[in-house]
Amino acid sequence: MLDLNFIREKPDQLKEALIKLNTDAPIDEILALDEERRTLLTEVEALRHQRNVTSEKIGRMEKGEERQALIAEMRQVGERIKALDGPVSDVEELLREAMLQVPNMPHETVPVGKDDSENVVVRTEGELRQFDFEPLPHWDLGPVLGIIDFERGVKLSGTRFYVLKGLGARLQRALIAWMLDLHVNEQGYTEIYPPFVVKRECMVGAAQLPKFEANIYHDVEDDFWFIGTAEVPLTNLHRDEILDADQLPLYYVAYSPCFRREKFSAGKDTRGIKRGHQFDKVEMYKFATTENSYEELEKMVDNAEDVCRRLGIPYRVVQMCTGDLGFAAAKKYDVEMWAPGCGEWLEVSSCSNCEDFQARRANIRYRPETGAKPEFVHTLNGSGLALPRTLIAVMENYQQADGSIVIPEVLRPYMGGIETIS
RNA sequence: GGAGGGAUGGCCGAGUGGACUAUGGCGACGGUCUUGAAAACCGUUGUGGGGGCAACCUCACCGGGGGUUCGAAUCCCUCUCCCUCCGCCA
Repeated sequence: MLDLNFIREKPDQLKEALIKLNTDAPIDEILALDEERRTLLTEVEALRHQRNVTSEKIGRMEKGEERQALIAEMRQVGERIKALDGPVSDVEELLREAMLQVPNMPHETVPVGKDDSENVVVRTEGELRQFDFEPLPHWDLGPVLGIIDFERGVKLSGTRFYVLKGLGARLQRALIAWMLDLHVNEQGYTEIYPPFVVKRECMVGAAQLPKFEANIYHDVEDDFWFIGTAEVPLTNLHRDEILDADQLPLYYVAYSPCFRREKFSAGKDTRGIKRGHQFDKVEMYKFATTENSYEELEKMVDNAEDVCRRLGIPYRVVQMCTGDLGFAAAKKYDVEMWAPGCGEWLEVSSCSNCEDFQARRANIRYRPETGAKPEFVHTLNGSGLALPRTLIAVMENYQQADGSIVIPEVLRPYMGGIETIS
């Protein structure tokens, strides 16, 4: 959510930004509702003041005609207040709904572009492996090795589900455990095990709702919302709190399964395990002060890159242009691993600085110093990393001519010393 | 799932229809005293909205929502969460 004062004072600046973002938002509606709200408030608050003052006087008066007259008068005032209360809450609700539709503003360093074709490759690291045979895609490698079972996944749950089996399941578990240990032991993150279903307000706080409702699984009976990323519970960990400045920055990391309906990518990436309705992810998250959140973003991207480097897999870092920024981010980098079998760069991480956009929605503040007024924190999120795609990259980069897969050095302690899958 | 008890400010805790700004204590911050500190004493201490150049004025908030009343932390309805006991259970 943006600051209403900002929208009120600089609507043209916001409209310019919306053009760069290649999107739209009900700015004029917000301005009109804000105007109406303030007019109504002035009126109803004056009436309340009158009632407060007079009621207090009534309390101190002797019983009698004069007192009865005032009571009758205040009954009238009360009815006028009641008549205004409805419109006030209607306008406030409409204003809130409209405010939730407005995307975040891009940071000044974000390149302008219309869509993902204008994203900028910032750097490419690691040597692409030269194969003396034709590298296979994971959807061929997996079934042959008996570590991915597509048919039975579909039998159980339908399209976009698969089963990992034997050393395939073990390899994913090893990746998760190793990544968590890396973030916790060497990068300073605190491990969190969060709920995987949350209340509606958490989804609003993390900016998943109301805009992306069609993409979220929802249990109607208990009103539980299935998280599409651990970013959701991590954002809400400090919802409605005022943090001390000396606590910041806070670093959290959480493993979670992620559930996505994928309504917006029907028919895309249907082959393999690249895009499923359920996948695992290790997520990094930071609560930072307004001063250093951009330094923290660069550090977070490096934390994600570190996972790639240690796995020995070539990757590149891509900066999103304005047209591909998404709803909540002010600045965003993707980290993409090279997958030689399917022949594409796979997005394994997405690192964003949301500035105070989520913090306003979730009401997360900090006090810069004792006695100072609370300010909204800056929130950052980044995958560290998404599992199925990392699994793809490991399988395809470490495949051998005989169809076996060598386990990367760093994972072997997590695989009980196993060196190859064959 | 059944029965009972609760939810008040950063924390503890009083408050069953009207008084000044919701007692009091703890904590925190400022001050006096002191070479310095502690103790003692004095003072300050929530969040959000509206108006105003400003000092300031004003509205709302006692778990959430609704109701009664001239007036609600207080009375009524409802929901959520927590605690105790019973039942069930990985």
